[in-house]
Amino acid sequence: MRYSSTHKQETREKLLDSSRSIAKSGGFGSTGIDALMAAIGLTGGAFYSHFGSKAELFAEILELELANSSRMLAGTADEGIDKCIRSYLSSWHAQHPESGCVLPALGAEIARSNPEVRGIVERSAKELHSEWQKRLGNSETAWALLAQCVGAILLSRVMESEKTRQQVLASSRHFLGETIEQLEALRKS
Amino acid sequence: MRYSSTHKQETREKLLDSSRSIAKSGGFGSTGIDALMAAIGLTGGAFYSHFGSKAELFAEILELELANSSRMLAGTADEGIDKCIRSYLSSWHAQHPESGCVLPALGAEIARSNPEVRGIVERSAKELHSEWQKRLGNSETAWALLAQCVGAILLSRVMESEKTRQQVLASSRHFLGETIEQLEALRKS
DNA sequence: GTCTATAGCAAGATAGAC
DNA sequence: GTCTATCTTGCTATAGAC
Repeated sequence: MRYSSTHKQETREKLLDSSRSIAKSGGFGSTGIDALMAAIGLTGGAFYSHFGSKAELFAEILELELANSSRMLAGTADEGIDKCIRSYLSSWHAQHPESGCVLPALGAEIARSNPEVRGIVERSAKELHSEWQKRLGNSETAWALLAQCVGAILLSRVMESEKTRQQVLASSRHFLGETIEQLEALRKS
Repeated sequence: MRYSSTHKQETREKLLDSSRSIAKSGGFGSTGIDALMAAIGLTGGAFYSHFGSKAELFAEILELELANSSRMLAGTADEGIDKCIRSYLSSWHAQHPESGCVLPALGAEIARSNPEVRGIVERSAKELHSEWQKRLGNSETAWALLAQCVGAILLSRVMESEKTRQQVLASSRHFLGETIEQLEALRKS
């Protein structure tokens, strides 16, 4: 063979990395395999040396994405949830779906996908939830905060004017900031 | 002509009504014109007697949908926001995207659409926001609650197990219920 | 207004040359 | 492993008969 032993793995990783961004910014279903391969300098025919089908790629993308979103929202042990939320609800995040959380970008496509794909997503979402539950001391608040984060980014992105987009994000930031403050005050008392 | 004077308008309304549901449950971009027309017993060719393009249909669907979502969330003057939120965050709503709010279902497609479409959506969203602002006495809380409603339905729908879906919805219901209670207590004091 | 037929293009996937 | 070529299917949109 004319390719190095690590070539296949490298190509596969480049493809995954590139496809994740493209899918989040343009939608997965509406982006063709030719376009995904062209983005890494290859042609469509080579795709099937790496994945059995487009759906298989979707599942692998979601596995990576959810791990990434979890890291983004769970943050590190020493930084507070409030800081994670502020960075999640940033206007940079709203303006850059290609490098942001997969849920506002592809949530509806995931919802319409098969049970296997939703299983992957549910597993990761529950891990993130349990991390937040530990830190917030409350399971319901953890789900509610997650929902609000996802909803705020999505709601912000449907707006046309930059001003309204900012309002939506700032509102959720402030609202959640106060909520977390109250919770912390409650835990200390 | 062989058709009654009201026929065109009736067909157009049937098409809009049918297409709204199909788009919300299967996605707008991923549903072909033939399928939309077949759903009302016609063939694809007849579509262009009613709309100039598929994008035009999308814009009209959103106009109707947002008015509907607003009605759903704003409720009537005499019923409280808490009641609207409880019905929005019902498991029935999560399980029936075809007759539910357009934002969790098509939000990402709207975000990727043209400025005209997003303008339509923004206008309606702001109307709904101003209604909630009046009732809650707080602009930021109004946006935050809207974001959480949209996010909770979307987050619930990506889950595979019915149990987790219910947890997400119930969590937001309880969380928002308490938030509204606190706000009302605050306004009375 | 709706039909069939079709143009013109892009999709997912496969086959065989290199 | 990647290429080009191709099969089949689906798409948006148009043309012309009824």
